Amino acid sequence: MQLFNTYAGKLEEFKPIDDNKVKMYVCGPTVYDYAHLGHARCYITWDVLYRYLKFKGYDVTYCRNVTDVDDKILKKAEKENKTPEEVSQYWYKQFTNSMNKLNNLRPDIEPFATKTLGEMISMVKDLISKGYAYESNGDVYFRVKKFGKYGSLSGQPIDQLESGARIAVGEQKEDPLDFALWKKDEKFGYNSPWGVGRPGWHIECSAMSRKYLGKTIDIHAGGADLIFPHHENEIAQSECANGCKFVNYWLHNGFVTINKEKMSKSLGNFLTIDDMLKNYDANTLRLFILTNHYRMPVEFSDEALSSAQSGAKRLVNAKQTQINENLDITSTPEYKEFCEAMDNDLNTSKALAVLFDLATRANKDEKDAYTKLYILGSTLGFSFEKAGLSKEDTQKAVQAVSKALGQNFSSMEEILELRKKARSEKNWDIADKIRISLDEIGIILKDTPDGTKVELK
RNA sequence: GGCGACAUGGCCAAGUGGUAAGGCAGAAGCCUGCAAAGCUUUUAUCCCCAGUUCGAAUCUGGGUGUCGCCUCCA
Repeated sequence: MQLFNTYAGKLEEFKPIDDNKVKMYVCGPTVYDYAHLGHARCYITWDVLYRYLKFKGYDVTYCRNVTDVDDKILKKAEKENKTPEEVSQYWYKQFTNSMNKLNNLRPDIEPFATKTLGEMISMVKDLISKGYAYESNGDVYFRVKKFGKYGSLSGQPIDQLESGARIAVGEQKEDPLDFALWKKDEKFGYNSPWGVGRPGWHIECSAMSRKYLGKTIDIHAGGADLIFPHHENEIAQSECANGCKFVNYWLHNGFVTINKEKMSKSLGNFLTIDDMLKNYDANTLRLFILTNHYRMPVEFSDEALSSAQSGAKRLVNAKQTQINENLDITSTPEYKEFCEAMDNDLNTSKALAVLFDLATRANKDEKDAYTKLYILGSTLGFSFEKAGLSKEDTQKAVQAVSKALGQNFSSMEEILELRKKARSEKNWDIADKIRISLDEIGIILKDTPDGTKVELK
């Protein structure tokens, strides 16, 4: 499999360190607010990588951290008169809900920064003793110039960085490029050899990655905005502390844009995942994201989303047949085609073409087409579960029809029975009234050769 | 100023030297009491200019345009 390694700046053949084991780390969220469509894109992308690696038979350990100590969390806590723990716990829960709704698999490990403080402190101590870091009035900074490879990931010449760097007032750094490993914070801090304080953002990932996956890992992924400085700094810290290579493959996803501008919290132009899911389902969002290559920018628009919605329906509503448990997917031509696409730096767009073709063939009753679609589609994280009507929907539907026909029905079955009778007697008036009244409340009625079905629109 | 990415039909999008996947939308037909779904058919020469080549959307150079990173950010 070929993956685009940001560090090398080119496609490389993926080879795990250890046989068929893959250790992958994804930079997780800072939990203080709603996750937005940009986060959705990131975590869906890496969810697909995770699923695909497992599908190919790798034994994957997927670690995604939770940053629960951060300026923004503290600010929010102060503003809302809550403890930082309350804030981060609340938003972590929201985040998890959103991920579940998106049908993202849960990572194998989800470490919290505040639970990994010991590892961070020992790493910082280690960096100080090796001369890569220094304490300054309760803060600890990393000596960027001591790490010769600094700037290799982002391709930034170090002198250029310096000329662009800003020196904050009152900072106690030896060099403007140096970044914080530990920050003095007497109000919300934790005990450390340098007094009460809290960890810098970058050290969190270095420490968590090492604690849960080891000193050298296969894959480290995240949004492209993390390349500099976050990932650059992680490399500096980890390689100096561990004395060995940190990550073999650096993978980065592109942004979601809106009105041609990056969607982000600081610009305030974001749409939350939860809001999106009110109008579009998870399969739609996933298709929207996967039709684009993961490194390209994706422009959000309602037109694109509703186009994805039609497409998602086509995939997921393909004619269902019994899943053939005995089918060996790996020996099919579709598997080959699908993997060829995915092996080429996750060409999901091309992989989707295989799925659409299978959907058409399933609709034409081709043997095993649905089974193949189901297996390959699930590998991309699509859900083929038929939702069906909820209790409330059914109740609403029964009421609506009762009102329209002026008689009391007790169940949906009763209504469908009546309609069947009406149709057989060519009583189109009653048949149509039932469908129209359902249509008005967002329920669609389909007459198929196998009988009449009701679904949400 | 430094570093990088992108420009393909009405919209989205794949494509890494041999004569343009797929999705959506549109049109026509089939099916259908109507509807929905489904099935069939159908719509491009790839931002501009120059070059390399038997041959380029694909390589090189030069334009033009758009975006991102260089500060918290997926």
